[in-house]
Amino acid sequence: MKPTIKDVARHANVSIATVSRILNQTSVGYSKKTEKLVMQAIEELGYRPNAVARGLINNKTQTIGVLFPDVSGMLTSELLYGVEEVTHRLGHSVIFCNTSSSGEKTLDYLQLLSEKRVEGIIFGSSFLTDAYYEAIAAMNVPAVLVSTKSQKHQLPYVKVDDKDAAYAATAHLIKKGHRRIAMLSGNPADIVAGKPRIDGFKEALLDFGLARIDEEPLVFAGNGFSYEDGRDLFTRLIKAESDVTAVFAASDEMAIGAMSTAYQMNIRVPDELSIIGYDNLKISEMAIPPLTTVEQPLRAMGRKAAELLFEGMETGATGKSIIMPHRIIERQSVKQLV
Amino acid sequence: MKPTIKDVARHANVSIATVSRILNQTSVGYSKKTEKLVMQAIEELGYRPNAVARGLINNKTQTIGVLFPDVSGMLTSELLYGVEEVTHRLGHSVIFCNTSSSGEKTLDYLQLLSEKRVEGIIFGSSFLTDAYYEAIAAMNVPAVLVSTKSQKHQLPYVKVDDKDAAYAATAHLIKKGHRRIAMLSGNPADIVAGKPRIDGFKEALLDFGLARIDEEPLVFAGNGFSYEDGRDLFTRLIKAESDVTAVFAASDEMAIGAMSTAYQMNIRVPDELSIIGYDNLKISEMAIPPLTTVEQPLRAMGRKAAELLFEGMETGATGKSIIMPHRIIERQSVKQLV
DNA sequence: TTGAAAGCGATACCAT
DNA sequence: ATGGTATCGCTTTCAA
Repeated sequence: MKPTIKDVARHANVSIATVSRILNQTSVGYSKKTEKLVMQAIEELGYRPNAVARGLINNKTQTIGVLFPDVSGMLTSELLYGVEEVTHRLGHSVIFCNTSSSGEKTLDYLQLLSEKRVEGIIFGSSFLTDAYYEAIAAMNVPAVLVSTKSQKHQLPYVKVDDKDAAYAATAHLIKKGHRRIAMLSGNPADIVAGKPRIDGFKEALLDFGLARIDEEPLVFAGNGFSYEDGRDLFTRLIKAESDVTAVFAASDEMAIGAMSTAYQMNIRVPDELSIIGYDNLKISEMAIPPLTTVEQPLRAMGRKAAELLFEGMETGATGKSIIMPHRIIERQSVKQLV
Repeated sequence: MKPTIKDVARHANVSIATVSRILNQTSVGYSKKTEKLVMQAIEELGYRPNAVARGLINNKTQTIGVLFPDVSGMLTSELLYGVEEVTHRLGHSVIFCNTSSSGEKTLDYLQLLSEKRVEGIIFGSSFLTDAYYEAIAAMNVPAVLVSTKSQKHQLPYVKVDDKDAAYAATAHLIKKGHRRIAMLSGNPADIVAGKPRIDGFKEALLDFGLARIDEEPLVFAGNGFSYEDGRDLFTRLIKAESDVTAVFAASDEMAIGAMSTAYQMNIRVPDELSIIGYDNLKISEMAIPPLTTVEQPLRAMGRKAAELLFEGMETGATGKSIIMPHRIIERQSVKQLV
């Protein structure tokens, strides 16, 4: 078995109280001499304090729970990276929960995290259902949303303003001289990342006087934001419209899907068709041609979410939300029209 | 404060011992009637057992530690996905540790995991230094390596055979009619993923009678396996050799880097030059053209590693290692030469 | 079937 | 400066 504080005390001929004081660096309460003695005993025994026991008495586990729908997604993993960074810096650890977008698994995890007495929750990238919210609220620890938000439930979030970002992407296309622009979007029923981006797209068209009175804006909507969705939607777009000169894809993966399909159709990007993405994932710079896109500062968002959470853990107050800045990353998939 | 077992006991007019029995479903020791009573109290109070207290008395935390150098890497995140999958299925949780390839942070984490009394360790994708090994050994819990191995230290691992896989990739190129083949490799000093792949490449050349007596095989070695490395190495390759018809890149990212650079140099893939990658990351199917590559079953590897670990945690025996199968995924970046 | 009590490994208060 | 001890929330003998 692992040595306990008792073993150390015995070994150093002092009481466990003294060992504890030294362990916790409570400055006063022991002499330099006994300190050395105890440290030596610790060394010899290879003693490591038991965080579980500590957690019990202090009622603090120095652990937070982090839930994401899919780690293997490049967006999620960047967020996680940021979260872990500050969590570790602040001396806490993260229990990682991959929910696989399953309601059951999410609830299951929330329960688990409650029992493990995590001190905070970061919930990322998916819709916060009532059941999730109830479960989180019941835990009575701070929580923050990242890359998502909830209209209904009052939880602080950190994300980019999707509508603004989509507006910026569309405006970029317009400023480059494009007039006939289509959008490849996620699900319009998706209140978090679907509709707002569509709204931003439409609003830009309107503001720049590109919305025709006689027709709906060209948005091709799918269910998700995947590469496959991009392919499908792009195929539909090409079948339906022939005079489009630029497309705004609601995610980088969709944009890559569109580019891939365009390539197979012998449509040259950006010469014949311009494409702008959304996210600025690593793949966007790896694309051929490198993808112009609107950046979400994912790692920074992860970091900020963690910082917000720790703030809440200290003050007890439920913090404010944070809108992170988006930014157009100009690469080579958008052509300047004369 | 959260209700404790005491509160439940009081609320139900029974002893905490009885509550505990019911909580743990120790079948016998209580009547149907009191069970209902207790369950009702639990419900009313919203009681959740405290896993910390449980962990203390049972000396079991139901959590494992998982260390990876970089979650945001697509390879790592797939492994993590697999690990989490079975860990959760088996009722445990994972404390996720992103080491950022820093020795200090790794050691720091190992210490932390030791204090948090995790029941097992999964160490992924990086070189196991002596210091890491010592730290792990000192924890006295099972550990398994994934996507890496150690010659020096005796820890079970799960990975594909890099040499065999590299051999297969090279052989594929040869079977497609290529004779003049170059390799873009990682660091030859990297005993885990660098040298073995180079060896596999060379051996295939030899076996198929393609190694010229008067010259070294064409391997262009860098330091890592990144997109940038791929670009740099490919540039060097093109400057040095003009008659190569195919290249084997030691990672998909490198392959994409090479393809990107080739595109800019106006070298057409696969018409003028064939490229095969290694890993089968998601990006490989998104590439233009879709990348032929040798697959590592990453999620399955993650799963297997976790299974192995849990086996070790139950039996106490340090398990065997597992070589996972690799497989050529044929897509469109390799041309059949006549 | 049920309860009292010891103990898991720490912390912190109260004495000395 | 140091030690004794109650306590954290739970599990598990041992008695009743």
